[in-house]
Amino acid sequence: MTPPHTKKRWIGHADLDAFYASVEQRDCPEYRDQAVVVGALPGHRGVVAAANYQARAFGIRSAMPIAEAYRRCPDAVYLRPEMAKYIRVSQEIFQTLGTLTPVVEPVSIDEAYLDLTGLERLLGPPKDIGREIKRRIFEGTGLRASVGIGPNRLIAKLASEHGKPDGLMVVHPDEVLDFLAPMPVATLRGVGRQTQKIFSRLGIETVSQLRAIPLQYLEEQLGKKAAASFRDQALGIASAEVVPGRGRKSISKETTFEEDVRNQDILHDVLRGLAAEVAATARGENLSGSVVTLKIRFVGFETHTRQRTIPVPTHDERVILREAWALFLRGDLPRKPVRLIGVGISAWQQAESQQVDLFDQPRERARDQRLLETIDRAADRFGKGILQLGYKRKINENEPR
DNA sequence: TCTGGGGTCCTTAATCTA
DNA sequence: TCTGTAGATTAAGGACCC
Repeated sequence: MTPPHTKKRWIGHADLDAFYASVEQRDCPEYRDQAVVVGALPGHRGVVAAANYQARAFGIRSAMPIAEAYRRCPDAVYLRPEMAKYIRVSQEIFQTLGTLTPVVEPVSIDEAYLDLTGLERLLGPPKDIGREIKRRIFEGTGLRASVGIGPNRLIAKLASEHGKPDGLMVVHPDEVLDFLAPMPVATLRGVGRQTQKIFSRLGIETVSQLRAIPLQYLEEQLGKKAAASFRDQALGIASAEVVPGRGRKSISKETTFEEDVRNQDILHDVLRGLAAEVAATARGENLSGSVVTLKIRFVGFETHTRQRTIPVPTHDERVILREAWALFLRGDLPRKPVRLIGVGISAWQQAESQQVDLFDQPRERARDQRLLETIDRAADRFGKGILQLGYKRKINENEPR
């Protein structure tokens, strides 16, 4: 798989260091020299969302149960996240990045890809561009970011991780293979606990060892898609496309109870609140979804989802609640105390303007025209029945996903 | 250890449809 | 009209990411 373009690109990846914890530290100078843990409060259900580097010195990591974090460092400052504040700061950062290049793709609240191709004429070599990114973020928000720059997204991302915290690393195209070779396979995208287990079983620890494994063998162990992805990554092959403003695909809200709940009135009330929040977000973004998903986690962490496609897309909390509750009552879920309940919507109604755009493009229109002509010709030869089938398939291919 | 919340993408199986 | 079939769609679960 070679990228479709041959033009040399410079892709940047900017990543804020211990984002939530850094924002809190910035806003409360008295935390300056302390371990800061943002997440659940000790004594409650929950995990660490972010820990600053002082806290990490005690072995505290993201996603660690808060009880474990407390055991490791009872003296740390424990704070609940203030999402609204972090979103504000995040928007400031993306705005700042937008002053460097219009091609900024936010990937989460605290990181973004940037297409830096062509900026060399204005700002100098990639290293200087990286310094400029860091400087602007710091001057704008008082926060430190790690920046990685490379010929594609994968290398940029790994380079920014490599330098953390407050790092800056540029990997030139001819350095890519050597940069990747000694890395643990776990640093590749998509390698979590399960995949790591498989790699361990196969005796693969580093990227260079992964490169030596025949593709067919990898496919047998991991499936075709994953094998191809890891093979490509091991060779430093990845997309260099930076797509500003990728739309979201779903909106959901969920909550974990402090104690497991059996009472259906309580579950229904909580679900109503969650449905209202989902609906409000959807209305705020002018989205209507035609799939409603209910998520339930029972005692013992047993998790189920149930979904239903509704005929008319909605952002109405009454409809979302009604559908979610119907899924709950459907009778195919265990009757056990509930630990978590959540609801979401997805599968947006096709926006009219988008559909027009698609068929307005000359190539699409020409293809559509050819399709119709083919159908007409075939209609003469075979009659109508087969044709509807063929037409439908073709149209499906043309539809955006 | 005892596991949040909000997402994306992938795989697999069941079901629908022509 | 019946039957088998391929491909599309839907549903559920799991892995992963931040």
